[in-house]
Amino acid sequence: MSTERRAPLDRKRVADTALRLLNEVGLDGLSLRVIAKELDVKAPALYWHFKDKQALLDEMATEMYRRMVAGAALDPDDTWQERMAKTYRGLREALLRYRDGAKVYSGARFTGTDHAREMEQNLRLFTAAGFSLAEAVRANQTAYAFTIGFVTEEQGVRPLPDERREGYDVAERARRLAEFPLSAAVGAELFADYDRHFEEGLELVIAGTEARYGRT
Amino acid sequence: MSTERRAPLDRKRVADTALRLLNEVGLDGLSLRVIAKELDVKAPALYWHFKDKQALLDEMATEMYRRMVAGAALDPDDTWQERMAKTYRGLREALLRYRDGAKVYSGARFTGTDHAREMEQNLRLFTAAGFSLAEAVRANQTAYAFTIGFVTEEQGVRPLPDERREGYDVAERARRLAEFPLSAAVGAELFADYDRHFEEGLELVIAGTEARYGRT
DNA sequence: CTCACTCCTTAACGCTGTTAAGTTCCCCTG
DNA sequence: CAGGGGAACTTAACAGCGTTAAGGAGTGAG
Repeated sequence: MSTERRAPLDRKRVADTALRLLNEVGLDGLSLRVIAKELDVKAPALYWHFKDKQALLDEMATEMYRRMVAGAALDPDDTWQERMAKTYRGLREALLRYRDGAKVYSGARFTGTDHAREMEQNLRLFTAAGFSLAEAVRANQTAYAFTIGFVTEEQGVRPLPDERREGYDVAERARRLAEFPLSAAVGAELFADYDRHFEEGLELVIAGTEARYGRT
Repeated sequence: MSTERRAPLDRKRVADTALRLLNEVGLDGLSLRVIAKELDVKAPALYWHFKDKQALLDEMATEMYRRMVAGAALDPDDTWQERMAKTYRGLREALLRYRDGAKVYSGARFTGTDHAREMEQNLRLFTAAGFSLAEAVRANQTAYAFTIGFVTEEQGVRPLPDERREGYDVAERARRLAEFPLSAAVGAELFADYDRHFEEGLELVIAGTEARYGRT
């Protein structure tokens, strides 16, 4: 009989453990009981630290964000194009680190205001480059929505970078769409090489921002 | 005692009813028992028509798509820019018709191949305008991801066009972010006037497509 | 010594998607 | 006209879910 008493939990440890489990069991499998068991605790104990499950998911999303910014310091000499590419490339990578990362992230709200630090620096860089505040927001909101939408789709097909969900056989798809030759032909273009396709989409947004707002 | 026998269900009637209920109870509230009750049937009866709940959600998404294309006939004389704007504007409107529409739609796969008809026509228009097939896919995939991401965010704040979820008070947000003046100032720009902001984002994507792929 | 507070457990509630087994009704065949 | 058979459902049940209420153990302060 061990008399060791487990150190009390805190929000961070719960969120860390939940994020680790997320990759094993996915969002559907991530129940409070599973998380609690991993923490050697019963499920209702989590309610001491979070008012409900969504609050825990919010903390998980916030932690994802923290890890994202910790992994990539901002270069103040970036052009706005470089900054934009790095920001949303980094966001995609952050989301891809976790199974159902995009769903968790996009369904959550940040706890605290830490995230505003990065936002502030980005807005400063954009306004310094000649953008109005509204333009800066518009361009970034567009790139953000693109990224979230892209990774949501991507993780629907490929839950983790080295896995692939069944039911997306390109050859079988082409057979089903035989009467629509162009649609059949684009299967490979739609369901493979996500890295390159994300980059190209992001370039479209950046190029559009240059074109519409006339900043180079 | 009425001897009237209810006409047997079919997939379409179930999906129609489920879509109607979706607006009342939201995705979280949309249980098989609620749907079954509305159809004057017990929950397990639905398993005669769908192998599981996801199959029903797939049918709902497919029906959303059918209603979208039924509501807007394609003009073969569209420029590619017009077609793109109409397509994704229409997609957004289709998603906004249902509470959690973006979540339902983006989490589902179409049943059947009807959707390929529209895709085929779009690809034809784009290739006729000088795009390679890969370019056409890239531009549309980008606009699609943007739309899905945008509406997902939008419906997080505004479940239906005439409602607004609590916790998004712009003034209170500005107070919390007082130490980040630019971030505080963009609240209105982020959480209001979604129609205009969507249009501007879509324009960025279209302008980017023009710029990168050199088709006007 | 005791009160108060933190942190957790035990027990339970109503709900969920889903399965298995049984029932009712209608149509087709002999 | 009997009866087989399948279509379309019901009833009952199961394991699991998020969540709440009540209570108990441990710790530090007065």
